[in-house]
Amino acid sequence: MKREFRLRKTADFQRVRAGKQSWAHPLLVLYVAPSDVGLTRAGIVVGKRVGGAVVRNRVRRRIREALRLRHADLPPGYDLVFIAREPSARAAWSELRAAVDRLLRRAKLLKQFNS
RNA sequence: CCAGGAGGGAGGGCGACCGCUCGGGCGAAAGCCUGAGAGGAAAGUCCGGACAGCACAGAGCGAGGUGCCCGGCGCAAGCCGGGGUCGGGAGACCGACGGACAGGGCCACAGAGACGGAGUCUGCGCGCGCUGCGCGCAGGGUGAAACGCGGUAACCCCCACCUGCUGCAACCCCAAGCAUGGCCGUCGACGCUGCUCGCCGAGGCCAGGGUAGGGGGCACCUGCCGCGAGGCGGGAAGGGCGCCACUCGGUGCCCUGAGAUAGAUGGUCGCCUGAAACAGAAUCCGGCUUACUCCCCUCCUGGAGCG
RNA sequence: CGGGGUGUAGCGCAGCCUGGUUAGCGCGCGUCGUUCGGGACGACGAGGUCCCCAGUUCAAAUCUGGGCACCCCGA
Repeated sequence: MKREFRLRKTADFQRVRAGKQSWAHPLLVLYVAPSDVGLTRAGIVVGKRVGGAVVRNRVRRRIREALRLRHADLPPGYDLVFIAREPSARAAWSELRAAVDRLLRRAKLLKQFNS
């Protein structure tokens, strides 16, 4: 996922999380807010409770990869913030990918897919 | 062969598909091609240095750190070599180290008594003004320790050596310009009013924090080949292992350099035998400590077997 | 990344600097009393790896070193 599709600034994260549009899953939480930039931008938050630096990096990279596989199917103009919960450290790749898909569908950003 | 001790090495490889950051080439652009891309501990942040800002005549005090002896490197911590004492082990080997006649403080409970002045019980001996007292010797009991000028400096302290304070979120620069301040041949209102002037508001110009934004700090120099990134060499710097000198040092070989900024170095598989553990750079370098895997090498100790 | 702090009973804290006495206080908990019953009150009582591992010392919650967890501050 290239830099222009990422959320970069603290103000962006605060705006999306203040929008109160959120969906929860045992592994992840998704916040969504419309943006005036005509792109789908995303940020990933992995707190210290999830684990050490190696674990946090792995979780973030897996979420980013799962999101990258769906990026082309998402309608532009929205900012997303994914927050990893503690069990995501022990989740397998397939579970994490399913969680991302499920949250995107529930947020009505992704239509039914037969993946 | 088994058990153990010391030191050192290694910390996955190959392939497929899809990706990320930085650099380079081509291109008007989208993009395409191409080079490089985490560790031995990157960790904990326990120390030191470089670097930066501030402070600073010199000296002293305070505060902090280190501590057997000799030698080497280093400002110092620390590391290396040799030696010593004590403790552990059958051994190889491992662990701990200044000073208690410079001074002060503390030593609960038990005990007569915890250290300067006293003094318990029993026995023996001697003396006397003899139901006892005094002196001397030995022993018992309490306690970690009992008169032995005890123990405690990981209590203050003494001795020797060292140290300014704060830290890359340091610090420097840039554009925008808010708070605020200054100036004005401008306009309006008010005060005395004839002007000057004072004052308030608007306007213009200038300066301009802090925060937020961007950049630097931030990764050495150079010859050849290549369009270039880069590759192969050379040099400097730092580190490791040697050799010669042992006062400055000289010299040979080897290793190292990625540069993100909501933060790249990956995701999913297949094979290698069944690839496993601890774990992710954030200014850089060195030391210490802690975490940990499948193995490999060298030397040594003890035991068993065979010749 | 850098700097600083805190871990003691179910909860909130004291004790640590200056080592020793029984590890204490409030709330909570249990039993009994009081009341027709409850609350309040009174009496008695239970409950502690003093975060963990080493070391110094006769003796460690306290001193020293090393870990672990949590919290705060700095552009």
